Amino acid sequence: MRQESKRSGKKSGKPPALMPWRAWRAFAKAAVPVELRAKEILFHAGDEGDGCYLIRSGAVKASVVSVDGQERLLAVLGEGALIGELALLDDEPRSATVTALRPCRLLHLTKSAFFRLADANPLIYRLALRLLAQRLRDSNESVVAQGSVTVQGRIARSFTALAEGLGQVQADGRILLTQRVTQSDIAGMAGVARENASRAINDLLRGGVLGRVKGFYSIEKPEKLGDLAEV
Amino acid sequence: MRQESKRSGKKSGKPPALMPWRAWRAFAKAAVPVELRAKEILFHAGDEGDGCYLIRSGAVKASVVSVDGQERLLAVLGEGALIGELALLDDEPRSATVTALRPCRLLHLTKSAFFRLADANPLIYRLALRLLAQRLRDSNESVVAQGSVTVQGRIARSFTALAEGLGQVQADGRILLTQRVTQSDIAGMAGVARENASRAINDLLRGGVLGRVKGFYSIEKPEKLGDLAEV
DNA sequence: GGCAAAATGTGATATATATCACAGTTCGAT
DNA sequence: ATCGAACTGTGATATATATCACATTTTGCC
Repeated sequence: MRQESKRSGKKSGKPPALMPWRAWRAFAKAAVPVELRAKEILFHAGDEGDGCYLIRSGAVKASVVSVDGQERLLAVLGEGALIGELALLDDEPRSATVTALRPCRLLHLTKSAFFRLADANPLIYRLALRLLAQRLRDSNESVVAQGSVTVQGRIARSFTALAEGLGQVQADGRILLTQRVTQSDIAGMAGVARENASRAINDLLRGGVLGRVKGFYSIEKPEKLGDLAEV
Repeated sequence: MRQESKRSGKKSGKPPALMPWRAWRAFAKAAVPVELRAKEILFHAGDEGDGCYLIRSGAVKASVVSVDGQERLLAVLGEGALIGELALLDDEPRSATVTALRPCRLLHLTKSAFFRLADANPLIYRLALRLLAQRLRDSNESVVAQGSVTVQGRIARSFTALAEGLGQVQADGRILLTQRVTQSDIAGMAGVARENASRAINDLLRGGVLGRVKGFYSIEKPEKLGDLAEV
């Protein structure tokens, strides 16, 4: 339940990054459209789930709540992202709750449809393996970051994750987040108290690393942000 | 670079859990044996890597060091575990350093051998996807745990991870770790200071959740330990 | 356009954990 | 079997972050 590719950013076309055109066409054909209103829940953690979803438009968040009631955001995902793909591959229940942040159009691919597709075209297996491998790498890095990086760094890391899910690269190289995100969301991603997220974000704004345009965050200095997030 | 299956524990046979006999035989045939002396390094993080390794005997640790020089242990793995499988699937460099904790016998499967195998028998693809999916679930859980659980809980979680890599279930239900592990290692897994790991471990020993036999840790109350590690 | 509800900023504490400083213990190599 | 090195236990402090308690601003909605 994470970003679907490093350094994507482009938001226009139909096929998600990493997916070649032919595979995409097969996918689109086998999948069925689903619509979501803002704040609607696609599925809950613990539900049994069949298949995965591809976001055609809109944005969602994936979250879990811990025993003490804290909401922890795993990711915020936009167009082109794939969600719920773990349930494709094993029979465990959904590991996170997915909620629409604004109206969404999705494509739903059932498990059986996926395997029909993949068996017919083993390239699909390779793509899927690659995708999972990438996510696993990101996830491992997150684990390390979590333990060895300060609040400021974890906030920075959250912004880079947001950028991968929602970012739109501007002509001048800045990255604009195409969805409103609250401090609580960011705090939930970084695993810090909302108040401290507020302080850290303001430091970044003051330092010119982040900016705001019309209530949306923008990343003014992506490399600087990356350095801060470095493990 | 993590445990290869929930609730395994059995250590005798040859095929790693989840891998059916036929697949295993093909694997063994295509792979080449490698030996490692204690403390020898199999590969470093950042190396370019070809293929994966299966542990036939011995134990290894997978670790990364963060920018500030802290060593972070991702896992300690024993017989039957698969390591380095991420490099099978993409062309990124090794994400962790793997070091032998004692003399090891491994099997090495190159990338090309893997794909030859898998293309001939798509079942292998499904197995690999399942394995990765499981690791991704574990990893996601780790991320959440890291942020929302106290030192004691993270230590407990480290012991359950150790048990999956090294545990041997006794007749009476206790789990014995088949490898000496230092407090520094455990602290490195939990991402806490060694001194505090010491205190937490002693609390667990005093509480009877853990025990020691001849310098090896044993898990006396696996369910209790699980509760403490719960997110 | 106005108003309740949500989100934000910021100081003053409280607390968990890291860090420092050692002394005691165990281990492994000669 | 001995001795040095690595590992361990435990207090005393330092520090980062959470928590509490608000005033202030923004947002979304009837």
